[in-house]
Amino acid sequence: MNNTYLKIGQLAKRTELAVGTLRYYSDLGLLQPVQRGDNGYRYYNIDAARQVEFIKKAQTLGFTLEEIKQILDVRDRGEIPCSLVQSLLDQKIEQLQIQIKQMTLFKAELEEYRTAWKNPKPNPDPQEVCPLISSVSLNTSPKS
Amino acid sequence: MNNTYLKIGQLAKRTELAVGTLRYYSDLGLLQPVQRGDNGYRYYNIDAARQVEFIKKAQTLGFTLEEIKQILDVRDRGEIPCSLVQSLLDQKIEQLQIQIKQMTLFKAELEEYRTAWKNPKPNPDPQEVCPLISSVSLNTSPKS
DNA sequence: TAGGAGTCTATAGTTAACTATAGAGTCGAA
DNA sequence: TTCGACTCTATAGTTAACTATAGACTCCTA
Repeated sequence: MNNTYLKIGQLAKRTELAVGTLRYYSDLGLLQPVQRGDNGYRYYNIDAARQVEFIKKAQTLGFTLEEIKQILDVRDRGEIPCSLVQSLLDQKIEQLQIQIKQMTLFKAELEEYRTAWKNPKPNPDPQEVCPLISSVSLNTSPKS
Repeated sequence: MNNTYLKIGQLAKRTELAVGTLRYYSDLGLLQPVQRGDNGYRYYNIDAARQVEFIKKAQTLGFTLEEIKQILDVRDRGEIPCSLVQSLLDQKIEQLQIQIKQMTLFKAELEEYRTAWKNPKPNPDPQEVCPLISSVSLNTSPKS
């Protein structure tokens, strides 16, 4: 192959990603090699480095690889993905909003326990593993 | 076995956990069956239901199974685990604090992009996948 | 032409807390 | 005694985004 194409290791150096990561992206369809040589090698053109930067930036915005693939697929169908990107961004912001609220509530709850536990009550049942935890009521769920 | 012991299915009903989950906890050492019968069955005494409640409550507080095991191990060494629990709780609160702060910052950043993208600039390079994302600068990391 | 570096595929491991499955053995009541 | 329900172990699958490994092939330069 002539020097207008990059082998995966060269692309890795340019993009500062591991070779394995680039292969992974290629397998996911996020990054198509221009062609495979007779030896099976992936050859990328220089624009691939741009696309990798795009992927990195989208990750920076909190997009998953799955979402990035959606965006690229829209592009590959000849459409302009900006409005998709905007609506994904709106969703991200909303999700963050909700998560922040929940974490804040949960933190307040833990702080209540901490305060209550600062002045320990006489242990009502010495059989308990830890009377502090035993005093907790269920279903305040940190998982949500 | 006599009726003072619970088979795993009975314990599952009492605690409203799946049998598989109880087996999983037992394998992790969070929950020791009193004994194994000749048939290999796990037999638990009634206190096991209590211990399961303890595990649930600790999970409610955001403790991992690993941390819960620490607490139980301290207990099994004859120590009173309350101060361990308190320091773990302090750590949880601090972690939440940090996470909330980071998520808040990140959300603000996304909102800036949203605002900026409301008034799109003329596309400087029509080759771009999406000029919005291309305008993003790297290393603002949502992962941390 | 030898050998180190690069590349390939396919597979498994990482994290946490489970769930699901297969295949085998056991229990208990009618 | 039969048979449905229960239990056992061991293994794989779930999620996301990779990393690591083995074993084989290829490239390039001294």
